[in-house]
Amino acid sequence: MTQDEATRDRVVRVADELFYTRGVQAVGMDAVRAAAGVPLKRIYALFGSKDELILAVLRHRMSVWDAGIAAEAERAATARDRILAIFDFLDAWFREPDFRGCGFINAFGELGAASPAVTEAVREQKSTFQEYLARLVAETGAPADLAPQLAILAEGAQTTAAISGTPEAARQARAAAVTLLDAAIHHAGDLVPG
Amino acid sequence: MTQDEATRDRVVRVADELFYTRGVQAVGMDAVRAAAGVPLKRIYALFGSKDELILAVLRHRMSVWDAGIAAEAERAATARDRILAIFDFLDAWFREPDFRGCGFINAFGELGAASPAVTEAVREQKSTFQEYLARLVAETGAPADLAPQLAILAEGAQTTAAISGTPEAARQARAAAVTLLDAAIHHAGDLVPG
DNA sequence: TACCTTAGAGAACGCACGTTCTCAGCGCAA
DNA sequence: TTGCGCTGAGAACGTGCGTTCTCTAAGGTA
Repeated sequence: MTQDEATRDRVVRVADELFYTRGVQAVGMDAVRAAAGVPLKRIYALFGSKDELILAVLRHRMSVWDAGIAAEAERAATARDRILAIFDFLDAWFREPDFRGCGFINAFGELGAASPAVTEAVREQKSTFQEYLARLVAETGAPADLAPQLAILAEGAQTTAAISGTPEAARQARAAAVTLLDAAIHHAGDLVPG
Repeated sequence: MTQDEATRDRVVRVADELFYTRGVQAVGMDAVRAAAGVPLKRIYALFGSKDELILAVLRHRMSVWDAGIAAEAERAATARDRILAIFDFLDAWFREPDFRGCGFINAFGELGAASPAVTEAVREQKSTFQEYLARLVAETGAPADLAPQLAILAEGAQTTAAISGTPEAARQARAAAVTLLDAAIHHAGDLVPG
Protein backbone atom coordinates (compact mmCIF):
# COMPACT_ATOMS: atom_id res chain seq x y z
CA MET A 1 0.00 0.00 0.00
CA THR A 2 1.46 3.33 -1.04
CA GLN A 3 1.59 6.33 1.20
CA ASP A 4 -1.30 7.88 -0.68
CA GLU A 5 -3.42 4.78 -0.31
CA ALA A 6 -2.71 4.59 3.39
CA THR A 7 -3.66 8.22 3.89
CA ARG A 8 -6.78 7.81 1.81
CA ASP A 9 -7.77 4.84 3.87
CA ARG A 10 -7.17 6.69 7.10
CA VAL A 11 -9.24 9.68 6.02
CA VAL A 12 -12.07 7.48 4.81
CA ARG A 13 -12.23 5.52 8.05
CA VAL A 14 -12.22 8.64 10.19
CA ALA A 15 -14.79 10.40 8.00
CA ASP A 16 -16.99 7.33 8.05
CA GLU A 17 -17.11 7.31 11.81
CA LEU A 18 -17.79 11.04 12.01
CA PHE A 19 -20.44 10.99 9.29
CA TYR A 20 -22.20 8.02 10.82
CA THR A 21 -22.17 9.40 14.34
CA ARG A 22 -23.10 13.02 13.69
CA GLY A 23 -24.60 13.01 10.21
CA VAL A 24 -22.79 13.94 7.03
CA GLN A 25 -23.78 17.56 6.75
CA ALA A 26 -23.09 18.21 10.41
CA VAL A 27 -19.42 17.26 9.97
CA GLY A 28 -17.24 19.92 8.41
CA MET A 29 -14.12 19.15 6.45
CA ASP A 30 -12.14 20.77 9.23
CA ALA A 31 -13.44 18.16 11.66
CA VAL A 32 -12.27 15.43 9.30
CA ARG A 33 -8.88 17.10 9.07
CA ALA A 34 -8.59 17.35 12.83
CA ALA A 35 -9.68 13.77 13.49
CA ALA A 36 -7.54 12.27 10.75
CA GLY A 37 -4.50 14.43 11.40
CA VAL A 38 -4.18 15.01 7.67
CA PRO A 39 -3.90 18.53 6.24
CA LEU A 40 -6.85 19.86 4.30
CA LYS A 41 -4.65 20.36 1.29
CA ARG A 42 -3.81 16.68 1.29
CA ILE A 43 -7.43 15.67 1.69
CA TYR A 44 -8.43 17.81 -1.26
CA ALA A 45 -5.54 16.47 -3.30
CA LEU A 46 -6.73 12.91 -2.58
CA PHE A 47 -10.49 13.36 -2.95
CA GLY A 48 -11.13 16.58 -4.78
CA SER A 49 -14.26 17.55 -2.88
CA LYS A 50 -16.42 16.64 0.07
CA ASP A 51 -18.90 15.00 -2.29
CA GLU A 52 -16.20 12.64 -3.51
CA LEU A 53 -15.17 11.89 0.04
CA ILE A 54 -18.77 11.04 0.88
CA LEU A 55 -18.92 8.56 -1.99
CA ALA A 56 -15.62 7.02 -0.94
CA VAL A 57 -16.99 6.63 2.58
CA LEU A 58 -20.14 4.94 1.29
CA ARG A 59 -18.07 2.53 -0.80
CA HIS A 60 -15.91 1.74 2.20
CA ARG A 61 -18.93 1.18 4.44
CA MET A 62 -20.41 -1.10 1.83
CA SER A 63 -17.33 -3.31 1.78
CA VAL A 64 -17.22 -3.46 5.58
CA TRP A 65 -20.89 -4.43 5.72
CA ASP A 66 -20.50 -7.15 3.09
CA ALA A 67 -17.49 -8.59 4.90
CA GLY A 68 -19.31 -8.54 8.24
CA ILE A 69 -22.34 -10.36 6.87
CA ALA A 70 -20.17 -12.91 5.11
CA ALA A 71 -18.09 -13.55 8.24
CA GLU A 72 -21.18 -14.15 10.35
CA ALA A 73 -22.83 -16.27 7.68
CA GLU A 74 -19.92 -18.57 6.98
CA ARG A 75 -20.10 -19.91 10.52
CA ALA A 76 -23.46 -21.48 9.71
CA ALA A 77 -23.75 -24.86 8.00
CA THR A 78 -26.96 -24.57 6.02
CA ALA A 79 -28.42 -21.85 3.83
CA ARG A 80 -31.31 -21.53 6.24
CA ASP A 81 -28.93 -20.92 9.12
CA ARG A 82 -26.94 -18.47 7.05
CA ILE A 83 -30.12 -16.50 6.46
CA LEU A 84 -30.90 -16.49 10.16
CA ALA A 85 -27.29 -15.55 10.92
CA ILE A 86 -27.99 -12.25 9.19
CA PHE A 87 -30.51 -11.42 11.88
CA ASP A 88 -28.07 -12.46 14.60
CA PHE A 89 -25.57 -10.15 12.99
CA LEU A 90 -28.13 -7.35 13.15
CA ASP A 91 -28.81 -8.17 16.78
CA ALA A 92 -25.18 -7.79 17.75
CA TRP A 93 -24.90 -4.60 15.72
CA PHE A 94 -27.99 -3.03 17.31
CA ARG A 95 -26.46 -3.58 20.73
CA GLU A 96 -23.36 -1.56 19.97
CA PRO A 97 -23.51 1.64 21.96
CA ASP A 98 -23.00 3.93 18.99
CA PHE A 99 -25.47 2.16 16.73
CA ARG A 100 -27.49 4.80 14.91
CA GLY A 101 -29.27 2.92 12.17
CA CYS A 102 -28.18 1.94 8.70
CA GLY A 103 -25.67 4.44 7.42
CA PHE A 104 -26.97 4.04 3.90
CA ILE A 105 -30.56 4.73 4.82
CA ASN A 106 -29.43 7.73 6.84
CA ALA A 107 -27.32 9.03 3.98
CA PHE A 108 -30.21 8.54 1.61
CA GLY A 109 -32.55 10.50 3.86
CA GLU A 110 -30.01 13.23 4.28
CA LEU A 111 -28.57 13.54 0.79
CA GLY A 112 -30.58 11.38 -1.58
CA ALA A 113 -32.88 14.18 -2.69
CA ALA A 114 -29.97 16.39 -3.70
CA SER A 115 -27.41 13.85 -4.85
CA PRO A 116 -28.12 11.23 -7.50
CA ALA A 117 -24.65 9.78 -6.86
CA VAL A 118 -25.51 9.09 -3.22
CA THR A 119 -28.84 7.58 -4.23
CA GLU A 120 -27.05 5.37 -6.71
CA ALA A 121 -24.50 4.20 -4.12
CA VAL A 122 -27.19 3.41 -1.57
CA ARG A 123 -29.25 1.60 -4.16
CA GLU A 124 -26.24 -0.45 -5.13
CA GLN A 125 -25.58 -1.63 -1.61
CA LYS A 126 -29.22 -2.58 -1.10
CA SER A 127 -29.32 -4.53 -4.32
CA THR A 128 -26.09 -6.31 -3.46
CA PHE A 129 -27.67 -7.40 -0.20
CA GLN A 130 -30.83 -8.53 -1.96
CA GLU A 131 -28.83 -10.58 -4.42
CA TYR A 132 -26.95 -12.22 -1.60
CA LEU A 133 -30.22 -13.09 0.09
CA ALA A 134 -31.65 -14.37 -3.18
CA ARG A 135 -28.74 -16.83 -3.51
CA LEU A 136 -29.27 -18.12 0.01
CA VAL A 137 -33.00 -18.47 -0.54
CA ALA A 138 -32.39 -20.39 -3.73
CA GLU A 139 -30.12 -22.75 -1.80
CA THR A 140 -32.90 -23.50 0.67
CA GLY A 141 -35.19 -24.49 -2.16
CA ALA A 142 -37.79 -21.93 -1.15
CA PRO A 143 -39.57 -19.83 -3.80
CA ALA A 144 -37.70 -16.76 -4.96
CA ASP A 145 -40.45 -14.52 -3.59
CA LEU A 146 -39.08 -15.16 -0.14
CA ALA A 147 -35.89 -13.21 -0.67
CA PRO A 148 -37.33 -9.70 -0.96
CA GLN A 149 -39.58 -10.43 1.98
CA LEU A 150 -36.58 -11.26 4.12
CA ALA A 151 -34.77 -8.19 2.84
CA ILE A 152 -37.71 -6.03 3.87
CA LEU A 153 -37.57 -7.55 7.34
CA ALA A 154 -33.88 -6.72 7.62
CA GLU A 155 -34.40 -3.14 6.46
CA GLY A 156 -37.32 -2.63 8.78
CA ALA A 157 -35.41 -4.04 11.71
CA GLN A 158 -32.60 -1.56 11.13
CA THR A 159 -34.81 1.51 11.08
CA THR A 160 -36.97 0.28 13.91
CA ALA A 161 -33.96 -0.42 16.11
CA ALA A 162 -32.41 2.93 15.26
CA ILE A 163 -35.50 4.96 16.04
CA SER A 164 -36.60 3.04 19.09
CA GLY A 165 -33.10 2.90 20.47
CA THR A 166 -33.51 -0.74 21.46
CA PRO A 167 -32.21 -3.94 19.84
CA GLU A 168 -35.37 -6.00 20.11
CA ALA A 169 -36.33 -5.48 16.47
CA ALA A 170 -33.60 -7.95 15.52
CA ARG A 171 -35.20 -10.71 17.54
CA GLN A 172 -38.66 -9.86 16.22
CA ALA A 173 -37.48 -9.79 12.63
CA ARG A 174 -35.67 -13.08 13.14
CA ALA A 175 -38.84 -14.69 14.46
CA ALA A 176 -40.75 -13.42 11.45
CA ALA A 177 -38.02 -14.75 9.17
CA VAL A 178 -38.34 -18.19 10.76
CA THR A 179 -42.08 -18.15 10.15
CA LEU A 180 -41.64 -17.09 6.55
CA LEU A 181 -38.92 -19.69 5.95
CA ASP A 182 -41.01 -22.46 7.46
CA ALA A 183 -44.07 -21.45 5.50
CA ALA A 184 -42.11 -21.21 2.26
CA ILE A 185 -40.38 -24.54 2.69
CA HIS A 186 -43.22 -26.58 4.17
CA HIS A 187 -45.81 -25.31 1.77
CA ALA A 188 -43.65 -24.78 -1.28
CA GLY A 189 -45.87 -25.10 -4.31
CA ASP A 190 -49.11 -25.06 -2.31
CA LEU A 191 -51.72 -22.39 -2.66
CA VAL A 192 -52.61 -20.52 0.49
CA PRO A 193 -55.80 -22.08 1.89
CA GLY A 194 -58.83 -19.77 1.84
CA MET B 1 -59.67 29.48 12.80
CA THR B 2 -57.92 32.75 13.55
CA GLN B 3 -55.71 34.52 11.07
CA ASP B 4 -52.64 33.35 12.94
CA GLU B 5 -53.78 29.74 12.88
CA ALA B 6 -54.51 29.89 9.17
CA THR B 7 -51.09 31.37 8.42
CA ARG B 8 -49.38 28.82 10.67
CA ASP B 9 -51.18 26.06 8.88
CA ARG B 10 -50.22 27.42 5.49
CA VAL B 11 -46.56 27.74 6.42
CA VAL B 12 -46.48 24.26 7.90
CA ARG B 13 -48.03 22.67 4.83
CA VAL B 14 -45.69 24.44 2.47
CA ALA B 15 -42.63 23.69 4.59
CA ASP B 16 -43.67 20.05 4.87
CA GLU B 17 -43.75 19.66 1.12
CA LEU B 18 -40.42 21.43 0.66
CA PHE B 19 -38.70 19.53 3.47
CA TYR B 20 -39.99 16.20 2.25
CA THR B 21 -39.06 16.80 -1.36
CA ARG B 22 -35.64 18.36 -0.97
CA GLY B 23 -34.57 17.45 2.55
CA VAL B 24 -34.84 19.68 5.60
CA GLN B 25 -31.38 21.16 5.62
CA ALA B 26 -31.45 21.84 1.89
CA VAL B 27 -34.44 24.15 2.27
CA GLY B 28 -33.67 27.63 3.53
CA MET B 29 -36.13 29.74 5.44
CA ASP B 30 -36.20 32.06 2.46
CA ALA B 31 -37.52 29.25 0.28
CA VAL B 32 -40.29 28.66 2.81
CA ARG B 33 -41.10 32.37 2.79
CA ALA B 34 -41.23 32.47 -0.99
CA ALA B 35 -43.38 29.34 -1.32
CA ALA B 36 -45.78 30.30 1.44
CA GLY B 37 -46.00 33.95 0.52
CA VAL B 38 -45.58 34.87 4.16
CA PRO B 39 -42.94 37.37 5.29
CA LEU B 40 -40.00 36.03 7.22
CA LYS B 41 -40.86 38.31 10.10
CA ARG B 42 -44.27 36.69 10.36
CA ILE B 43 -42.82 33.18 10.18
CA TYR B 44 -40.41 33.95 12.99
CA ALA B 45 -43.20 35.56 15.03
CA LEU B 46 -45.26 32.38 14.65
CA PHE B 47 -42.56 29.73 15.10
CA GLY B 48 -39.55 31.38 16.71
CA SER B 49 -36.93 29.37 14.84
CA LYS B 50 -36.42 26.88 12.08
CA ASP B 51 -36.08 24.12 14.66
CA GLU B 52 -39.56 24.86 15.95
CA LEU B 53 -40.92 24.92 12.43
CA ILE B 54 -39.38 21.51 11.80
CA LEU B 55 -41.12 20.10 14.85
CA ALA B 56 -44.43 21.64 13.80
CA VAL B 57 -43.99 20.06 10.38
CA LEU B 58 -43.32 16.65 11.91
CA ARG B 59 -46.41 16.95 14.10
CA HIS B 60 -48.48 17.91 11.08
CA ARG B 61 -47.13 15.03 9.01
CA MET B 62 -47.91 12.65 11.84
CA SER B 63 -51.55 13.71 11.95
CA VAL B 64 -51.87 13.42 8.17
CA TRP B 65 -50.36 9.94 8.24
CA ASP B 66 -52.63 8.76 11.04
CA ALA B 67 -55.68 10.09 9.25
CA GLY B 68 -54.63 8.45 6.00
CA ILE B 69 -54.14 5.06 7.61
CA ALA B 70 -57.40 5.31 9.48
CA ALA B 71 -59.32 6.30 6.34
CA GLU B 72 -57.96 3.35 4.39
CA ALA B 73 -58.51 0.94 7.27
CA GLU B 74 -62.08 1.85 8.03
CA ARG B 75 -63.16 0.62 4.61
CA ALA B 76 -62.25 -2.92 5.68
CA ALA B 77 -64.63 -5.10 7.64
CA THR B 78 -62.34 -7.28 9.74
CA ALA B 79 -59.24 -6.57 11.77
CA ARG B 80 -57.27 -8.83 9.44
CA ASP B 81 -58.36 -6.81 6.45
CA ARG B 82 -57.62 -3.56 8.23
CA ILE B 83 -54.08 -4.81 8.79
CA LEU B 84 -53.73 -5.69 5.13
CA ALA B 85 -55.27 -2.35 4.17
CA ILE B 86 -52.19 -0.72 5.66
CA PHE B 87 -50.07 -2.38 3.01
CA ASP B 88 -52.50 -1.34 0.29
CA PHE B 89 -52.19 2.18 1.62
CA LEU B 90 -48.42 1.89 1.34
CA ASP B 91 -48.76 0.55 -2.18
CA ALA B 92 -50.77 3.58 -3.31
CA TRP B 93 -48.36 5.92 -1.56
CA PHE B 94 -45.29 4.34 -3.14
CA ARG B 95 -46.77 4.94 -6.58
CA GLU B 96 -47.11 8.66 -6.08
CA PRO B 97 -44.56 10.38 -8.30
CA ASP B 98 -43.00 12.43 -5.54
CA PHE B 99 -42.75 9.56 -3.06
CA ARG B 100 -39.40 9.76 -1.38
CA GLY B 101 -39.65 7.42 1.58
CA CYS B 102 -40.96 7.93 5.07
CA GLY B 103 -40.53 11.56 6.04
CA PHE B 104 -39.89 10.55 9.64
CA ILE B 105 -37.15 8.10 8.80
CA ASN B 106 -35.58 10.67 6.51
CA ALA B 107 -35.78 13.35 9.17
CA PHE B 108 -34.25 10.97 11.68
CA GLY B 109 -31.37 10.19 9.38
CA GLU B 110 -30.81 13.83 8.65
CA LEU B 111 -31.33 15.42 12.05
CA GLY B 112 -31.67 12.69 14.65
CA ALA B 113 -28.03 12.71 15.63
CA ALA B 114 -28.06 16.42 16.35
CA SER B 115 -31.59 16.96 17.60
CA PRO B 116 -33.12 14.98 20.46
CA ALA B 117 -36.42 16.76 19.81
CA VAL B 118 -36.56 15.38 16.28
CA THR B 119 -35.63 11.91 17.52
CA GLU B 120 -38.40 12.12 20.09
CA ALA B 121 -40.98 13.21 17.51
CA VAL B 122 -40.02 10.42 15.13
CA ARG B 123 -40.07 7.89 17.93
CA GLU B 124 -43.51 9.06 18.94
CA GLN B 125 -44.97 8.56 15.50
CA LYS B 126 -43.48 5.09 15.21
CA SER B 127 -44.81 4.05 18.57
CA THR B 128 -48.25 5.44 17.73
CA PHE B 129 -48.24 3.26 14.63
CA GLN B 130 -47.09 0.22 16.59
CA GLU B 131 -49.85 0.71 19.13
CA TYR B 132 -52.40 0.96 16.36
CA LEU B 133 -51.10 -2.27 14.88
CA ALA B 134 -51.11 -3.92 18.28
CA ARG B 135 -54.81 -3.15 18.69
CA LEU B 136 -55.63 -4.64 15.30
CA VAL B 137 -53.56 -7.74 16.03
CA ALA B 138 -55.34 -8.19 19.34
CA GLU B 139 -58.66 -8.03 17.50
CA THR B 140 -57.62 -10.86 15.21
CA GLY B 141 -56.85 -13.03 18.21
CA ALA B 142 -53.26 -13.56 17.09
CA PRO B 143 -50.43 -13.46 19.63
CA ALA B 144 -49.16 -10.00 20.48
CA ASP B 145 -45.75 -10.89 19.05
CA LEU B 146 -47.21 -10.48 15.60
CA ALA B 147 -47.67 -6.72 15.87
CA PRO B 148 -44.01 -5.66 15.93
CA GLN B 149 -43.28 -8.11 13.13
CA LEU B 150 -45.88 -6.44 10.94
CA ALA B 151 -44.55 -3.03 11.92
CA ILE B 152 -41.07 -4.05 10.84
CA LEU B 153 -42.48 -5.16 7.50
CA ALA B 154 -44.16 -1.78 7.02
CA GLU B 155 -40.98 0.11 7.91
CA GLY B 156 -38.84 -2.05 5.69
CA ALA B 157 -41.24 -1.65 2.79
CA GLN B 158 -41.02 2.13 3.07
CA THR B 159 -37.25 2.30 2.97
CA THR B 160 -36.99 -0.37 0.32
CA ALA B 161 -39.47 1.38 -1.94
CA ALA B 162 -37.79 4.74 -1.40
CA ILE B 163 -34.31 3.52 -2.22
CA SER B 164 -35.23 1.21 -5.07
CA GLY B 165 -37.58 3.76 -6.58
CA THR B 166 -40.20 1.11 -7.25
CA PRO B 167 -43.46 0.28 -5.44
CA GLU B 168 -43.11 -3.48 -5.42
CA ALA B 169 -41.98 -3.63 -1.81
CA ALA B 170 -45.58 -2.96 -0.76
CA ARG B 171 -46.82 -6.06 -2.52
CA GLN B 172 -43.95 -8.14 -1.14
CA ALA B 173 -44.49 -6.89 2.40
CA ARG B 174 -48.21 -7.54 2.07
CA ALA B 175 -47.54 -11.13 1.01
CA ALA B 176 -45.25 -11.60 3.99
CA ALA B 177 -47.91 -10.11 6.25
CA VAL B 178 -50.45 -12.61 4.94
CA THR B 179 -48.07 -15.48 5.70
CA LEU B 180 -47.38 -14.19 9.19
CA LEU B 181 -51.06 -13.62 9.89
CA ASP B 182 -52.00 -17.09 8.67
CA ALA B 183 -49.22 -18.70 10.66
CA ALA B 184 -50.12 -16.77 13.79
CA ILE B 185 -53.83 -17.52 13.58
CA HIS B 186 -53.70 -21.13 12.38
CA HIS B 187 -50.99 -22.16 14.77
CA ALA B 188 -51.83 -19.89 17.68
CA GLY B 189 -50.60 -21.59 20.81
CA ASP B 190 -48.62 -24.24 18.95
CA LEU B 191 -44.90 -24.61 19.23
CA VAL B 192 -42.95 -24.40 16.03
CA PRO B 193 -42.24 -27.97 14.91
CA GLY B 194 -38.58 -28.97 14.95
C1' DT C 1 26.31 26.35 1.22
C1' DA C 2 22.76 27.61 -2.32
C1' DC C 3 18.66 26.28 -4.88
C1' DC C 4 14.54 23.97 -6.01
C1' DT C 5 10.56 21.17 -4.95
C1' DT C 6 7.25 19.58 -1.83
C1' DA C 7 4.30 19.42 2.18
C1' DG C 8 2.21 21.10 6.36
C1' DA C 9 -0.34 24.66 9.16
C1' DG C 10 -3.48 27.84 9.17
C1' DA C 11 -5.36 32.16 7.32
C1' DA C 12 -8.38 33.89 3.87
C1' DC C 13 -12.16 33.92 0.59
C1' DG C 14 -16.80 33.39 -1.08
C1' DC C 15 -21.08 31.94 -0.33
C1' DA C 16 -25.25 30.29 1.85
C1' DC C 17 -28.31 30.68 5.38
C1' DG C 18 -30.64 31.62 10.05
C1' DT C 19 -31.96 35.55 12.18
C1' DT C 20 -32.68 40.46 12.94
C1' DC C 21 -33.17 45.24 11.52
C1' DT C 22 -34.74 49.18 8.67
C1' DC C 23 -37.94 51.60 6.39
C1' DA C 24 -42.01 52.63 3.85
C1' DG C 25 -46.99 52.15 3.64
C1' DC C 26 -51.55 51.60 5.66
C1' DG C 27 -55.44 51.53 8.82
C1' DC C 28 -57.25 54.03 12.66
C1' DA C 29 -58.27 56.97 16.80
C1' DA C 30 -58.72 61.94 18.00
C1' DT D 1 -55.52 65.99 9.07
C1' DT D 2 -52.09 64.21 12.26
C1' DG D 3 -49.78 60.99 14.68
C1' DC D 4 -49.31 56.01 15.90
C1' DG D 5 -49.00 51.13 15.87
C1' DC D 6 -48.71 47.31 12.82
C1' DT D 7 -47.31 44.81 8.74
C1' DG D 8 -44.77 43.56 4.64
C1' DA D 9 -40.56 43.58 1.73
C1' DG D 10 -36.14 43.16 1.61
C1' DA D 11 -31.56 44.57 3.17
C1' DA D 12 -28.18 43.56 6.55
C1' DC D 13 -25.63 40.92 9.98
C1' DG D 14 -23.15 37.10 11.91
C1' DT D 15 -21.68 32.66 11.42
C1' DG D 16 -20.28 28.32 9.55
C1' DC D 17 -18.18 25.90 6.08
C1' DG D 18 -16.24 24.24 1.47
C1' DT D 19 -12.42 25.45 -0.90
C1' DT D 20 -8.17 27.85 -2.02
C1' DC D 21 -4.10 30.59 -1.00
C1' DT D 22 0.10 31.99 1.52
C1' DC D 23 3.93 31.34 4.03
C1' DT D 24 7.30 28.70 6.24
C1' DA D 25 10.17 24.68 6.90
C1' DA D 26 12.39 20.59 5.35
C1' DG D 27 14.79 17.57 2.24
C1' DG D 28 17.42 16.43 -1.59
C1' DT D 29 21.14 17.77 -5.13
C1' DA D 30 25.27 20.20 -6.98
